[in-house]
Amino acid sequence: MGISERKEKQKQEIRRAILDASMKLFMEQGFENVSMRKIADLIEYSPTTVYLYFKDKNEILFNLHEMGFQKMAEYTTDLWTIKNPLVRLAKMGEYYLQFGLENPAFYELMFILKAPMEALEGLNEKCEWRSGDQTLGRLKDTIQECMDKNLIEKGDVNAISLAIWSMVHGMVSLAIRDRFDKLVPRDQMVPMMNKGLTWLLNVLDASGNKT
Amino acid sequence: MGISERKEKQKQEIRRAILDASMKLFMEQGFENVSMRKIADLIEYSPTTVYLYFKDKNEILFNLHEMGFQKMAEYTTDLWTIKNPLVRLAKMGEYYLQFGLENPAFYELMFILKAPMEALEGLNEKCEWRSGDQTLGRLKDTIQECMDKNLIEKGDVNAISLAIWSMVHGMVSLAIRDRFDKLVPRDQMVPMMNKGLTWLLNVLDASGNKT
DNA sequence: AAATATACTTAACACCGTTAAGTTTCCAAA
DNA sequence: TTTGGAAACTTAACGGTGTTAAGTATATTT
Repeated sequence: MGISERKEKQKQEIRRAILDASMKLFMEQGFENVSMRKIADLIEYSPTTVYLYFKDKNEILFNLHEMGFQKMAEYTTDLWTIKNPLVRLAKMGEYYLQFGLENPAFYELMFILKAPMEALEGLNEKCEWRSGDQTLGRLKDTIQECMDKNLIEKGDVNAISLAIWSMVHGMVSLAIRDRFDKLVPRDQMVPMMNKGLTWLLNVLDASGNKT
Repeated sequence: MGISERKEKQKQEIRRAILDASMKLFMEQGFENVSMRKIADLIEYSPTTVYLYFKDKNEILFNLHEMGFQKMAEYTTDLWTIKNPLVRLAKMGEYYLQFGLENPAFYELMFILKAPMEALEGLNEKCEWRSGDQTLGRLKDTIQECMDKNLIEKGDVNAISLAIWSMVHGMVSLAIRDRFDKLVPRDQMVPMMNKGLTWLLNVLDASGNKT
């Protein structure tokens, strides 16, 4: 069955080409610039051909969204070398902010746009959001570790993780959706966000050595 | 000059009619359903007529966004009868979450969509976001009052306000953009958000009577 | 060689925001 | 009262969007 194997491989190649083209358009001018017709133009097929490889545009955006998580992982590789979970927690927040502000287009796909989540509905039967689950999981684990080592006060790990994630997400999303522009001077924005983050970690710190 | 006065009045009436129609479409199926053509259909004018009363669609969305802030104000009228600023702060958060979850379409206009902010660029020369400024201002004042009365630890009011706002905004926006659906059981979502909020206020509380 | 399955395209549907040019309506001055 | 011009409004179009039904080649199997 070498022939059907080769065919399968070719199919995957075109899938790849579609995603590459989408990514190129996406990186150049953000996701608003990703249209089925432009993708088709770039790979030199007709627009309808794209639909033979992907159900709809949402499915393509979902794949880009996944690549966003890969890119985020690049930011956090050295995180697991940090032994002190409270220090790690601080670094996690810092990296999250950094990734979001440096890759606003990816960030929107991952945490703001509805489209990728809509693709999820039809994609997996189980309908689980693996990327999100993993990311939140790592935060939970770190917070749990902080509690186990009495570095922060004990409490509902799920609720606290959600709250902390919400805070950094809130900062990034308000920033990239232009809600801070008119309220905070441009050059003070990032420092102020970091200040807010360290403030939270400070009130959290149960060790007593607050600065 | 009674005649030109009447003309001006009529002009305002059509402006009003356009906004009413937009609002109707918006309330029925969210902002995705608000299109220049549908607005025109509803007021029984041609699509281009709308452009004689509003520069573009962003300007209409900006006006709806302002109405959103009015609606939010309805949620918070009894806030200023609360004397204890820490209690008021808690209620503020609670109301914010409630408003956001009960009026997702408005919330998106106010704090997520870029369009209204783009209208702002061309609208005011000073380019200030009054609604946002006021809202954040009230939060700042309450936090300042908490600090003045030694209810919470002193710190940078601006950074702390931004952080707290970011947290509740993060919660609402993650929720209405379907990022919690796959991570938290639907019926536990709101309780968990409130739990996160009270947790924050608890670690903040400097009075020692933590529950 | 004929039938069938695969890959791909053409043409269209139903939308969208926006603009240029043309038409009608109305008011004021001659 | 007629006429000129401004104001109000419309038609038609441009260039885009996601998506689907139907048609055409190409390649594979019978």
